[in-house]
Order: sequence, then C-alpha cells, then structure tokens
Amino acid sequence: MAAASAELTPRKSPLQARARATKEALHVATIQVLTREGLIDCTTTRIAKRAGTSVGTLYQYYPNRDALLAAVLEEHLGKLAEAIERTCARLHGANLSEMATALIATFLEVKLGNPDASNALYAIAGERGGAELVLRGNNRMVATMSAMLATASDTRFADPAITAAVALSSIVGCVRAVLEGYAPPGFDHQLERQLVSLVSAYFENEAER
Amino acid sequence: MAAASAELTPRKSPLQARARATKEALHVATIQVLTREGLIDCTTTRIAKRAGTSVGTLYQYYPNRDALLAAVLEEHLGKLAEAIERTCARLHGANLSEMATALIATFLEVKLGNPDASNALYAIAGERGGAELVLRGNNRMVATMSAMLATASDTRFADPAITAAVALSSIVGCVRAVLEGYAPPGFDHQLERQLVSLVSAYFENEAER
Amino acid sequence: MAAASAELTPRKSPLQARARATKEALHVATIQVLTREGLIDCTTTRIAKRAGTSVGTLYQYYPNRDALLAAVLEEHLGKLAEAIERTCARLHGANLSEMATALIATFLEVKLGNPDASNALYAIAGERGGAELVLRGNNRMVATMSAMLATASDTRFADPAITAAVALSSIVGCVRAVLEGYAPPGFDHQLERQLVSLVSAYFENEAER
Amino acid sequence: MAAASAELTPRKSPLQARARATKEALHVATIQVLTREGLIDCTTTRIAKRAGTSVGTLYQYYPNRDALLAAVLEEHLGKLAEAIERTCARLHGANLSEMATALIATFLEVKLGNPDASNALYAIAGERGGAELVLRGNNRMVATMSAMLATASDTRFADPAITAAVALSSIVGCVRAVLEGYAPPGFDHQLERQLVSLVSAYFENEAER
DNA sequence: CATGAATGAGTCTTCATTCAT
DNA sequence: GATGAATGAAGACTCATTCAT
Repeated sequence: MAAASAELTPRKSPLQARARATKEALHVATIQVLTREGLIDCTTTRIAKRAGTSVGTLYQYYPNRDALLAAVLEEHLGKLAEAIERTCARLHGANLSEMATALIATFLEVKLGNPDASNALYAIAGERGGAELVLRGNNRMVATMSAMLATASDTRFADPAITAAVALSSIVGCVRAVLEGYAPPGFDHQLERQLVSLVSAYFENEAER
Repeated sequence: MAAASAELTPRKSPLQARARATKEALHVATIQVLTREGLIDCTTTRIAKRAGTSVGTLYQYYPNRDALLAAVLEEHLGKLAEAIERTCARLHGANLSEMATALIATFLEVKLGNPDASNALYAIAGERGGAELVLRGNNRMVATMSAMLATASDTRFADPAITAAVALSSIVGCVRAVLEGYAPPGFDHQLERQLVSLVSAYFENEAER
Repeated sequence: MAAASAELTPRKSPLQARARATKEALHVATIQVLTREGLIDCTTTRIAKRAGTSVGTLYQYYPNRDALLAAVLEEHLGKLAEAIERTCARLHGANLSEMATALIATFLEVKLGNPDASNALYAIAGERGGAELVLRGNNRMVATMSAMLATASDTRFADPAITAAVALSSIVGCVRAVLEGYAPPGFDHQLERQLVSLVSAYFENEAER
Repeated sequence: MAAASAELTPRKSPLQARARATKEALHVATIQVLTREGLIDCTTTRIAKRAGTSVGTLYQYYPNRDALLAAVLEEHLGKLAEAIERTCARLHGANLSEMATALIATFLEVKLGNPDASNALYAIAGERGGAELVLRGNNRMVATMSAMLATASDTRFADPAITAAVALSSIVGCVRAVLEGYAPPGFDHQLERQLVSLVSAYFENEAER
C-alpha cells in the first residue's frame, strides 16, 4: 500500500455499470474477509470468491493486492474526513461544548455505522504504506478541526492543531477499544457520553480567554 | 557425579540458563525483524538468523511462529501492566491530578522507552489471538486503575471502571498516533503535557464530590 | 441491390479486403511485440493492442496463439524460399562463383531487409511446431539450390543436396550470428564478402571436373 | 537470464556431497525438460519433479528460474570454450588443414557428445540475457581461434578475428541444422568431412602468403 | 462482426515446519 | 540438543481463451 505510487493506482475506471458493480463488490468483499479472517489470511483468492468473481477480474481492476487494500482504506478515510469537514463547517463560531458534541456524534456515526469496515481497516493501516494514507487522512481532519477551533466564540487556543490532534487521537483510541473488543462491559453504551465529557473538559482546559 | 557438592551445582542448570538466553535472543530478534521488515516479512528463518541460531532451534522453544509472536506480545504487555500496577499502588489516596500525572509518566516511560517494540507489537496485536492477549492486558490495567481511582481523596466516581477505560484508551490512542507517525509536527514534544491536561480535566469532570 | 453492375462490385468483397488488412496488421504487430518484448512476453492482448484491434478479433482469424505465430513464421519462410527460387532459376548454367555470389546477395537482401522479423522468428522456430515449418522451408531451399548446382557449367557434384545444405546452413549460421549480435565488431560490414569467399571456396573444393 | 546480475547468481555453493548431487540433478533435469517439452513448458515444477526434488529445493540453489537456465547454459558454453582452448593451444604453428580438422573434431565431439544439452540450450540462448552469455562464449572462442590462426605456419591473415568468427558461425550453423533436425538425410554422417572441406577451403582462400 | 470483461488453470516463488545428520 | 536442507502447500499474479453485449 505504498500510498500514491503508480503501482498502487487502480487499473481502470469502471466505465460500465457492470464494472462499477464488480469494483464495489470487491471493496465489500475485502472488508468482509479482512474482518472474518484477518490481514494475513485476506488473500486475493478469498476476496475474489467472496465477491463472486475470479482472481483474474480482481487483477483487471487493481494491479496488486496492496492496491486493493489501499483503495478500500482510502475510501473509508475519505468518507470519514468528509463527514468531519461537513460538521466542522456547520460549527464555525459555536462554543466548545457544541463543537465537542457534534464532532463526536459525527465521528461515531461514521465509525459505528459500519463497524466492520472501521475495524478491518485498522489491520491494513499498519502495513505497506497504509500509514501514509492514514497520515494524510489524519492531517486533513486535524486541519479541519483546528480551523474550527480557531473560530470558537469567546475563546483562543495557544496551539489549535495540537489540541485538535489530541482530541482526535483520544476519540480514535476509545472507539478502537470498543470496536476491537478491548473495552470493559458497559463501555460501548456510554461511549458517546464519555467522549463528550473527555473532549469538552479538555477543550475547556486548553482554552485561553 | 554423585559426589558433586551442592555448592558446585549452578543455581540454574546450564541448560536452563542457555535456554533462557536463547529465548531472550529470539524475543529481541523478533522485535527487530518486525520493526525493520514488517509483519509479513517477519519469517522464522529471518528471526532465527538475527538471533544467531537456526530455525530448528527456534522450534525447540516455540511450537510455531504464532506462539513466538504471542510470547513477545505477552511479555511486553506484562511489563506495561506491572509498571502501571506499581505506580497505582503508590498512588492510593492521592488526588486526581497526581494520579493522572504519575499514570501518564509511567505509561510513556514504558512505551517510549523502547518505541520499536511498542510499535512492532501493534502489528501482532491484530492477528492470531493477539486481540485476546491485548484484551487481558487491558482488563488488568483497567482494574488496577479503577481500584486506584476509588481511593482518590475527597472524591467518588460513579463508574470508576469506565472512567479508567476511557482514560487508558485515550492515552493509548495518542501514544499510538505518535509512535506510528500519524501525529502532526510538535505533537511528540508536547505529548506528556497534553495527556496530563486531557486526563486530569476528564477526571475532574467525572468526579463527584 | 440486384441491379449492382459488375463494375461497381469490388474485385474482393469489402469483408475480404478488411480481413486481409487485419491479418496483415496482426502479422506486423506480432513481429514488433516479439522483437520488443521477447517470446515469453508476446501475449495475444499485446499483439492485438499493437495491431489496433482486440483479442476477440484476433481469435476470429486464428484459432489460437500458436497458429498466429506459425502463420507469421510461415509467411517469412515462404518469402525467403521464393526469393531463393527466383534467383536459382536465373542462375541455371552459371558458374560456381556466380552462383555463390547471387545466392548470398539474395539471402542477405531478404534477411537483412527486415532484420527485426528475421530475428524475432528465431524465437518462434524453436517452439510448438516451428521446427516442422523450418524443416520444410529448408528442404525447399536445399532442393532448389541443389537443382541449380547440378546445372553448373563445366562441373559435377558428388552429392549436390549435401553441398547445398552445408552452404545454406553456413550462411544461416553467419547471418544469425550477426542478427543476434553474437558477431565480433566489423563482422557485419564484411559479411557479404566473407560469405562469398566461404561458399565459393567450398563449392570449388567440392566440385568434380 | 540477465547475464551476470546478482539476481542470476546461484544462491549457495554445494558444500556438501548431497547438495552437489542435487545441483547436478537439477542441471540434468533442466536439459531433459527443455529437450522434451520446450522452453515455454520448462517450468520449475517440472524441472524439480524430473530432478527428483521439490520446487523449494530448487529455489534453495537458484534465486529464480532464469538463474537456473543461465547456469546450465553457462556450464555448457564453458565446457565448449575450454575444449576449444585446449585444442587451439595444441595447434599453434600447425598448418591450416590441421587446424581446421582438429578444431572441427573438437567441436563435434563436445556438441554431438551430448546432443540433448546442445539442442536444449539453443532455446535458452534467445531469451532473457541468454544472448549475453552466448556472446561472451563466442568472443572467447573467436579470440582463441584467431590467436591460433595468427601462428599458422607460412601464412598470414588480414583479419584473423573475422576469419575465426566466420568459421565458427558456419560450423555452428551446420551443427545446429543437424541437431535440430533441419538437415537433409545423409547430412549427419558426412557432417565432419563436409565441415573440414568448408573450413579448410575458406582458410586457404583467406590466407595471404 | 468487433469488443473487452471475465475466467481460472497454471506460473513462479515463499516460508512454516520437519527430520536426518 | 543444534543445525539447515528439504518439503510442498499456498499465495500473488498472468494470460490464452470465451462469450455476452
């Protein structure tokens, strides 16, 4: 998954309806296999079979296995970043509590909306250039969030980028604990409330007036 | 032979001592290979060579590759949990700010002390029973932390286990962001200060007096 | 339609003309791909693309890949044999030196005229029935040449077929050395002169008077 | 077979007797498969099976299929060049007829001694760097031969290298015709006599006194 | 008829694991 | 016990061929 190198660029764009359906099926299948079997057992053959196609077809759309994984990861990160951007745009000028609440709601909506995908992608992120993509996604979200923080009514942050990054990483850490099942019983039901408490307390603590 | 005095008998038989050294070498080698080559290229042959032994020997100590990886992960998690336990024991009865500060210092000391190992193990955690081990480690730390929180002077928590879990997951999330390189520039230098701000603000917010 | 006069009907139906053009394009493309990529990378898709058509169309004209390769080889061998036949017919009754000179000139003209094709076809010759075709081409040329030798003025050969075969094989060996790049520097410029020397000396040596 | 690149260098030298036997078996098997099945069907699996080992073992000795093919080709070319060198050393100062006779005898002895190998290797020569190896072998033989020609008693050659190259290429052409079965009936029995006639006539023709 | 997406058998290659030395 | 050569199942990837559009 070496980021944007030519080697990892999809091979052809799905001009026809069938082709588009095939690509979509491959994405879905990849996430399913990743979830059920893990990264190491997520083989091209298994993905193709689950997608109802053949390996050959898979390779008509992606030059290699890593490119497919990267595409799936990128799609997911894109959706997440877009959702965050929409929310942040709406919150310019709001107060810190509103910001924390809305941000977390958005994040959880996307992440918990398709938990399989979210979960599966953690595995990809660590391998072969996945880090590069996650980095870009993170940077994009941090930039968006810190721009929003800078508009908070009646408040200033010494270093909005750092504050945004800490908030994002904390949220990610907690969501991941829930999704990967490391969380103690009851955690998931309280997740949203706890995150709001965590992040808004932190925002208040960091804010200069 | 029968005449060998007790004093001349090594405390640990030479065989056991050698075995311990070999296992240690294998652990170190595993982490090095994992770091330098990644999970997929972390082969038994490479590990054995880096450890200065042969594959055959590796299989004398571990029934298979996954067992070795699990052992390495378990050792690391054990060290972390022990360090947390020692710190928490020391903090019984302290105030929330002291708790947050000491906890984070301990965590960072272990994690950033050997960042390679920490980083490498994220890769293992997602595969082949790694989740199970992480879960156990987490539970152990959450239990320790929530026991400590329950002793905080002048304070009560509605659900100390949840509070501990949120704090731990947030810390993990931020540390991981730094270790895996997803953090924006400057994040790492401020990491400790930010975490203290994050966690103590959260503790205060959740505390009932 | 029934009224279409004979004059307006193309000599060859448009379908046939198009088919001929397509086949020709495929032949040319085959040689180009063979030259640029080598036998192993000479795939049907690549040939079709270079020819400006699709694989499907290729299979409309040839039942399989080997048939196409064989056709290309056969065409080339046919041209060579025809050129040799024309030359030999013209040389009936000439003397040995004239025969050697004209033969070699013809051979070189065809082979060096399109060195790519000549070169590319060596690769095919060794595989999948290519040997059979080369054998037939050789036999045809040997027969032609030995018939010519039998008419040489003032001379007789004990075994004209063998003499012709030796001459032909020697010429082929030298030309191939040049085309495949095994020849030492300067070889190619002297090729014609050297071959004439070689073959005419041999003819003289074998001739009985 | 890209010549001498690191990619094509054998992996380990046969220190032990068994290893040496395995490598030899692989060479023999390669030639057999090449002869019976052709270059395209000369797969690693087939070679290993014919050698009585497994693919894995093959790859313990050669980094890839081409490296094995190159090694086999190189071994053969080496044997041929050495034989030629020994003969040429013995012939310094001889006359042209003796040179031609001894050279051809040596060449045929090696080539017809193991016709399978000779034949098989033509196929390799055309692919993936095989040309490079053949070129080197050729150059070595041409150098040897032209040094010898320069010592011929009572004679001088204008360009001994070219003369040697032409002689060699002619011999190769004829031998190949016989080995690949393109020769007319009776050719093989007369091969040695014809070649002596061809080459000695040519040498005489080119010699200046 | 032309097209090119889909197929899947078959390549090369790797690597966890075994076992004779 | 230690070694490392041998094994072969399994993975990534290719490509001749087919067939629905």
